[in-house]
Amino acid sequence: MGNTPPVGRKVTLSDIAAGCDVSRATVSLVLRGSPLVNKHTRARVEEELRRQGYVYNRAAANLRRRTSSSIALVLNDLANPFFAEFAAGVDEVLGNTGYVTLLGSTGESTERELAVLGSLMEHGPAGIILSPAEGSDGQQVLAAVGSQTPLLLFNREVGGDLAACDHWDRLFLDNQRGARLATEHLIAQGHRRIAFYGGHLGSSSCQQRRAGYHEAMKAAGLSVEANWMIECMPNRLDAVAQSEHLFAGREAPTAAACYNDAVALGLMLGLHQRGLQPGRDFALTGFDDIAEAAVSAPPLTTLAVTPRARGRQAAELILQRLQEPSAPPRQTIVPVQLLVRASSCPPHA
Amino acid sequence: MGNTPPVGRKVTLSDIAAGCDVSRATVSLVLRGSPLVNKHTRARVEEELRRQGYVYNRAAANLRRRTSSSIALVLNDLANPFFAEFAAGVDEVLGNTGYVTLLGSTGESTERELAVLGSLMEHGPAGIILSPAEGSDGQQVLAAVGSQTPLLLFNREVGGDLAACDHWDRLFLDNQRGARLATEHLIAQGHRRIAFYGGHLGSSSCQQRRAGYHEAMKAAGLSVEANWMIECMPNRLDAVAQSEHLFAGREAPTAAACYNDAVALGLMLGLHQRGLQPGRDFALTGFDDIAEAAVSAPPLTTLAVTPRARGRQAAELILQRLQEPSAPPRQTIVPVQLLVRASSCPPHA
DNA sequence: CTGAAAGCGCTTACAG
DNA sequence: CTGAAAGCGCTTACAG
Repeated sequence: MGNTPPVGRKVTLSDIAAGCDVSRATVSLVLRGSPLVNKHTRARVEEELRRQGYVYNRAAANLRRRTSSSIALVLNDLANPFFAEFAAGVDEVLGNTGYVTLLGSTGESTERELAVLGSLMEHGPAGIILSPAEGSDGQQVLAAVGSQTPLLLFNREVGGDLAACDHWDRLFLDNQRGARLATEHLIAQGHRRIAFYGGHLGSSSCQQRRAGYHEAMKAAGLSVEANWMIECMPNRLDAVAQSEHLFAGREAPTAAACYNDAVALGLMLGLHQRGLQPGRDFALTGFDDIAEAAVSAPPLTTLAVTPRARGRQAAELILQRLQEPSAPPRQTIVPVQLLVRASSCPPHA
Repeated sequence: MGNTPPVGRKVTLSDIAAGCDVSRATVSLVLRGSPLVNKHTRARVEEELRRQGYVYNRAAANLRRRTSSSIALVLNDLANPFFAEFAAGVDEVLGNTGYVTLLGSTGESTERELAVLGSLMEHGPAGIILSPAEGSDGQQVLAAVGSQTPLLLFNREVGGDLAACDHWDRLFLDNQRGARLATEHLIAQGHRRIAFYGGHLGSSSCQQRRAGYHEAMKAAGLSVEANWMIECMPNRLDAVAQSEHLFAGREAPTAAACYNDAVALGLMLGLHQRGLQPGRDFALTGFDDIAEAAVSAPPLTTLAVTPRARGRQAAELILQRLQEPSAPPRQTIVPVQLLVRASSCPPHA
């Protein structure tokens, strides 16, 4: 009585059992809140748990019970505020549910993605939330994660043979509708020569946004010049670098629907460098509504996607899947909302 | 031969051993790359591992070996780009070293911080990287994490009795020097009435930055008015809201050293709302060099802290600590670098 | 070079 | 209501 186990070793169930003369089974029942155990015994055990500073070893319990208490969250770009907010939302819900988030960041590299998934799988996550890297292949991802662990695909589709991964749940933004809304808005402002700027054709979200753009242009009877469709990396830096191409042809556009906010902000810089003032000489829209969209000069018209709420939603979807492993796969398309700000001005006189 | 274990059950060492008629011990040796095992046997085992799609159960191995392969990363605000970049840096290094990152986000709540730490501890991380919530208490954190698990304190000091936690490693920015550099720069531009704007006195980093500011002001023989020292939440929104207080006194400042970039960007908005043009009518500096600092209008003079590199450094520090558990605690102060941009203009004529 | 046995810290039927 | 025993998937001395 009163003695603690040697320092440097963690306190285990056995230490507690020995400390208050009950069996390990009884301590385990107390820990798991079983009603089977006598009030008085429970009190003694709980006191001893406190006294020795017991820390539950969840890994051991998971091993015995063949359960898991972790969810893997694999993101193509954690440094992007959109995904950072998303991760915060995921972690918020998981934390409240007793799950721990295993984080993996792939830096938009498909090689690293496979390595990260392989490494995380060894920790036996109950489920996986994956925002795939650009060019990620469904077959390879499937090979890395196996078919036992539920996976929720977020934000973009993977490439390759989708039949093999049609059991995955999906959570996507309504990219096409978003880009259509933005383009329609530019058209309503009076623009006729409208570019679609940025993103990579390799990514499904870029294809969808371009489709929305084309839809709006077609519906308005507007034609699209080849040099109005510019690809660039979905970040600010490359957006600045490529912006000259917008003005390479005869018919320079007066507005651009941009792939995302980062690209739009980069384009603003590029416009400045050409002596054009965005929001006066040239109209543009973004996508994402990242924090800086509201405070750029001019403020950026964009599409709100509320990434934190998406994160919460993703966590809830994967938790639901754990409840009903055999329910049919669910594909959720999240509507996005157009926020009109000063950057989408009417054409300059 | 050729039969796979029933679907739905994971493949284990025993399945592999049975599949190629060796003992589990031998398979284990193959997995761990032991030179003891015969070339031919190794080849057979490796083929069988592939064939059955074996996935190593690291949790079980950790249990047996009494080791851990995870590091807990607990952040006060993951949605903040500074911490998101930091997390990406941490994960980059840990991923390359075979560790997995257990993510925890506290949303600047000390209550949640303790809950998150308690929950993560049950997963037995080898070490903890903690960027504490504002007002976090050292004793309570210590009680939550115990004294067995190495902890690296990042970004800010905890409160309370520090003697109890002087065995923790620390990685801090040189806040005082950074704020001094910014203030000296404003003075060199010709400003005399310089405010220190934003942050909470509860946070050690705010105190340090204020100290650097006072140091520069004192060295230049400049006095400081009470209404030049404004507290606000370290985000854009509250920075806008509080900005009127800067101009409440008789002696309005002509410049402000801001607590961080978010606050500086918020102040810019507040200035605009008063009809003042930042970078012409009022000079300001930030702290952090977040992505938007370079693209705000005007671009923001700030202090580069390279959060991603800090993340990598934090991961390396904690890994070193795991190598040498009994080395004396290390406190690392990271120098910061002043980036001069257009927002820190000379006083308006 | 390979195998039998014990054990990491837990949980869960099964007796009593 | 409580305890003895087996077992989750691995590793590690120890024999042979």
